[in-house]
Amino acid sequence: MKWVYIEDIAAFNDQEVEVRGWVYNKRSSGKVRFILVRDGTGILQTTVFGGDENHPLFKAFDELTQESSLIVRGRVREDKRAPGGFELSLQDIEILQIAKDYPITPKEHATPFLMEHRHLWLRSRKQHAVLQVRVEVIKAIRNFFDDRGFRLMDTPILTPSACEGTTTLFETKYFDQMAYLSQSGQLYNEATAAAFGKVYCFGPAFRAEKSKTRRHLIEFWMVEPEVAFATLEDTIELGQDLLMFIIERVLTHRRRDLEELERDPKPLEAITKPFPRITYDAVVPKLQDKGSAIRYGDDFGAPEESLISELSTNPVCITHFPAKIKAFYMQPDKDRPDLALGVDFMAPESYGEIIGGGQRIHDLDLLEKRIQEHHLPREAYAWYLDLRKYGSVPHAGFGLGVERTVSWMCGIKHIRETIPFPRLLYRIYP
RNA sequence: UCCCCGGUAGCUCAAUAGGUAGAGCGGUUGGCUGUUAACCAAUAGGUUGUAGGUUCGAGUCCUGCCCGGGGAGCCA
Repeated sequence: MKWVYIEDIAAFNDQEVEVRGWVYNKRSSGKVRFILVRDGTGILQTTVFGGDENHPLFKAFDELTQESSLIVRGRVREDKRAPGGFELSLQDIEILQIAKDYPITPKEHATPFLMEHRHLWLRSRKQHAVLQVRVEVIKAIRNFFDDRGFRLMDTPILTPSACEGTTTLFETKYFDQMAYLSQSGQLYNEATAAAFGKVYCFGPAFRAEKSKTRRHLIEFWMVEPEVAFATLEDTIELGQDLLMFIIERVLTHRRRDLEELERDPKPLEAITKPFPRITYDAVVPKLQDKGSAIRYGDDFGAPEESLISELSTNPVCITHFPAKIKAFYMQPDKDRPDLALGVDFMAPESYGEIIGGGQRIHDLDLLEKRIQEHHLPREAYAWYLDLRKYGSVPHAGFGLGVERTVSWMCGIKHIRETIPFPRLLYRIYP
C-alpha cells in the first residue's frame, strides 16, 4: 500500500493508502470511532465503524493514547463531516509505540509550561502554523536575493572583536585568546560586497542584552544584504521590494496557516509601494503632538514605534537620524553632517522596527576619525579600514529580523513562538 | 540592571475576614453508530516553590532565597 502524506491526501480519493504518523486526538461514539492522525504535513480524521468489541481495530483504538506513533491503512473517502474534507476508513492500525502521559493535552496551558515542553509544543496546530510561515518567509528571502543576482556570503559567527555595541557580546574562549559570538555580519558583508558586488548573509545573531520583552530574543536570525555603489535611496528601495515580496509569498502560500492563527490578512493585503518616508527631524514633532515624551536626539522606545506605525497602514521608513545615536560606520549627510544616512523600517500594527540599515562611510579619514571617537581598538579594524584604502566606493545595506517579520506576518504577540527553540533571557531549556 | 505581578492535583484555576484544600480538563472504569478541544456517569489523584518568622491555628500575614511572567532601557 502506498505511503502518502496528509497534505497530498486529496489526490488519492477512493484509493487505498498508508499514513504514518501520531495520534493527535481520538473520539468515540460507541460503534463509531475516530482517530485524528497527524503526520507533520497535516491532520487527518480516520474512522472505524461497526464491528464488535473484540474486533482488532477496536482493540487497537482503545489502546491508543495521545501522540502514540502508528501506521494506518485504509481507503480515502471524501466526506463533508471530516475536518479537511477527506477521511480514511481504516482497515488496519499498526501501533509503533504507545505514548504514556503526554503532557500537553488538547486543553489550555500557560506559556511557562508550554515553553518547558517546547520540544513537544512544536507538534501543536498553532505552533505548526507559525513555523510553516517562518519556513515561507525564509524561502521568500532566499529566492528574492538569489533571483536578483545577490551572492550568499556566510559571515563568521566567531569573531575577534565587537561590531557595534561592546557590552552585549557573548564571550567564549578561542584557544589562547577570546572570541565573541557575532551580533551582525555587516562588517564582513562590506568586504564580500567589494569582492562580489551584491551580497547577503543569512544567519544567527547573538546579543547578550538583558532584554525581557516580547520583541527580543538572545539568539535570532537576520538577513543582511550589502550592495557596492548603492546609496541610502537604493537600500530603501531594496528593503521595500523585499518586504512586498515576503508579504505576497506568505499571502499566496500560507493562507491556511494564517487562518489557523486567526490572523486577519487584510492589513497585509492593504500594503502597497511606495512606503511613506519621513525624516527623524520631521517625525519627532509629530510624536510629541501625539503625546510622546521624546526629545530631539533620543532614540525611539516602544511607545514611539507604536505611534509611528499609526501614521500609515504601510511600513514607515524613518531616515536621517542624528549621527550620535547611530553606529560609528554610518555615512553622514553631505549637507547636514550631524545626520546619518540611516533608515529604520517600522512595521504596521505596532510590530516595531523590522529593518535597520543605511549607507556606510567610504572615506578612509572619516572612518578613522569615527573609530577614534568611539574608542574602538584600531588594530581590530585594520582589515575593515583596508576596504576604504583599496578602491573604496559608496555602499549600503540593511538587516532584517526574521522573527520579528514572522510575528508580524502571523499577527502573534510574542516573538518566542516564531523560532523552534527560542533562547530567552531566563530560558535556554530545551 | 530596574519596576510590577505570580508560584495550590499531571494541566488550567478556585479557596469569604487566618479556622477540615475544591472544580474543570487530562488519567482510569463503564455507556453511546458521525464525532469536531465530542458527550454522559463513576473513580483515583495534594508535604500549597523553598527556608524561617508571627499565631491556639497559615494556602492566606511578615522576611530571605529560588523559579517564572509582564514591562523599561537597548535593539532586528
